[in-house]
Amino acid sequence: MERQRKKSRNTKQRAVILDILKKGGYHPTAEAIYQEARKVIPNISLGTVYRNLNFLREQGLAREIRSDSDSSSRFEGKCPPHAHFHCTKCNAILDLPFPQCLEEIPWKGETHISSVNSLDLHVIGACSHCGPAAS
Amino acid sequence: MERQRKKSRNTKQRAVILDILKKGGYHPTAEAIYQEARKVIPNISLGTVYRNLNFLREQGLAREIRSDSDSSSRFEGKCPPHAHFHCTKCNAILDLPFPQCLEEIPWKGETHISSVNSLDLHVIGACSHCGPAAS
DNA sequence: GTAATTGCAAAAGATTTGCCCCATT
DNA sequence: AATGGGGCAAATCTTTTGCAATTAC
Repeated sequence: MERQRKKSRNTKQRAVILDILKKGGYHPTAEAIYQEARKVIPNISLGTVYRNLNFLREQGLAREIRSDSDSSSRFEGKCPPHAHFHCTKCNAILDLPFPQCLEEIPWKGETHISSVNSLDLHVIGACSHCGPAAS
Repeated sequence: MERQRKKSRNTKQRAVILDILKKGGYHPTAEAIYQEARKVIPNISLGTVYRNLNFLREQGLAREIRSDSDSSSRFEGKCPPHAHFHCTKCNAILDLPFPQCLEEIPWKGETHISSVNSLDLHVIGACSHCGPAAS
């Protein structure tokens, strides 16, 4: 409710990055966003991409996703809650519906928890494209 | 089922690191493990800590935990499935029971998933020590 | 004795930051 | 004009790696 608390400007760079993030089902790394943005603003810098991603994250307009298998963060635009599937073979990340059963789980039973902001569910496995089993 | 597939030696370093990981409810970073290990083996090197953590992870004796909010990985010893609570204020990580409802969720409905290896559930919020709300 | 493992230090990869200039407001 | 934001490059942080020496087996 206090989004946009600090003065900000509508720069072309920020708009382009936000645009890229809005493409659904897409989970680009900062580097990928940089490459994509360069198609529109050829001399945009990687530092600007990172600064904007951080800014947008703080404003609640972007989300950072870290998987156990990937060394760099991935990002996605603001969107309704969902889980993420990670393919351990091709490293793809797919959106999954968020299981309703989690919506109501009473963490209240946990005396060490004061409040819950969000849930983060990652499903690790192999995607249908990479096929099953065999390490 | 093919754990311990390669020859390995029982070095003091490895034993100490494994010992540290065995302390339950503790989710140290590599650096923290390094500091802790130094109390026992003062000249152990950080590289060795990382090498052993990777080795133990491959053997299934350690697990790496990456949260969307923390820049460095945390580690824990082998233990039954559970979720993790992250306090956004003090950065603490606590173990939570794993919701049973997730055990049976049919991801089969998802045509893009071939097989599921594991689930990773992170609950983000404030711990009782840090108290509720107010950013 | 042999090869896995270590310590050390350099390297690599990802992200952040300082500085000065430019552009939005 | 004021100042937030950008470009560039250097700096920082985390993790990995090459190598010679060491040690478990």
